[in-house]
Amino acid sequence: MTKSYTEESMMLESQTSTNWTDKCHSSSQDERDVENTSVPMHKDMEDDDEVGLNRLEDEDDEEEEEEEEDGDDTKPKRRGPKKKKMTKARLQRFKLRRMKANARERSRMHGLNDALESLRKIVPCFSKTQKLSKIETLRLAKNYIWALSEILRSGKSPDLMSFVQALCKGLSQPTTNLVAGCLQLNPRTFLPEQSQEMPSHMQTASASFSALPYSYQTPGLPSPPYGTMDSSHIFHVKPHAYGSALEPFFDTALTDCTSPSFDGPLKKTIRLFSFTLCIVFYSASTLRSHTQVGTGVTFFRMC
DNA sequence: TAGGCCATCTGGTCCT
DNA sequence: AGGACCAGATGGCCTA
Repeated sequence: MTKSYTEESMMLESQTSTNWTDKCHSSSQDERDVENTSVPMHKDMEDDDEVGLNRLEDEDDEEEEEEEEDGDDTKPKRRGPKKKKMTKARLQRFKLRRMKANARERSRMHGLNDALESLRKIVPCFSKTQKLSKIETLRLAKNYIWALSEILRSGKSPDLMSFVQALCKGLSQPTTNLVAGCLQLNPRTFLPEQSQEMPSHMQTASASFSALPYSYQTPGLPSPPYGTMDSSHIFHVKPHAYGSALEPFFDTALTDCTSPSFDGPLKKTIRLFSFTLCIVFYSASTLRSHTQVGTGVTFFRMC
């Protein structure tokens, strides 16, 4: 059970005059954190309303077990380990621990974002001006991997239109427009839901992709229609299709990626990044080496 | 102005 | 014990 910021800040603000939200969102870096005296209520403190920061200021640094001296018979005696008073020294240690944890978390998230940025550069439709959101980047990457895998599996070069259709499955309208823009296409010409009068030649061309098991569910997600896609098919590619050099890699990687945890929404995404980058790079280079992929190569050059 | 996206802080859990 | 990872909460920024 976690305490919300609001709860904590309210508790704190009743004890101190500092504003917790200021500290929280003042692009707080470590130096500033050191100076700031406002910290959220720690577990050790949260139940003892009478132990406020003001009171703590007056305590010495000596650590001592809290005595159950309140003499309030109405309160049941607390079980478990005795709480320790939040002495100045303990408060300092707690602050330091939190600061270090925050710094690590920031660093971790920056690493995650760096990896995401790398992915943005690899997937089709890289734009410095209009950055894909995280979720759209992952979706596009997933579609991209699937499309490339399908090319490798079938050995045929797909029509550019159907390739882009595959790329844009489940993406939001703005992202679809972006992809279309990157390819200098009109999104109306390839969006399935908008192409009911699709010319027959396009229907034929897209058959190689659209006939594949590419199922969607839309479990009550808000608009834009973020459909979830069964990711398992992406990795149901036999390792030998990629050459023997990568077999050991795929033996493990594919197994991992088809595990249930991989189907989680955005959880554990960082663990997928290295694999995602690897397979995209490899698929792209393999396609280039096959040379006869027609519009596919054109597509890569454009991107 | 509402909604989407994001960065950050936080406490819990698991692992080494 | 400390670090990594995770998910919830929060507020800022931006855009339609």
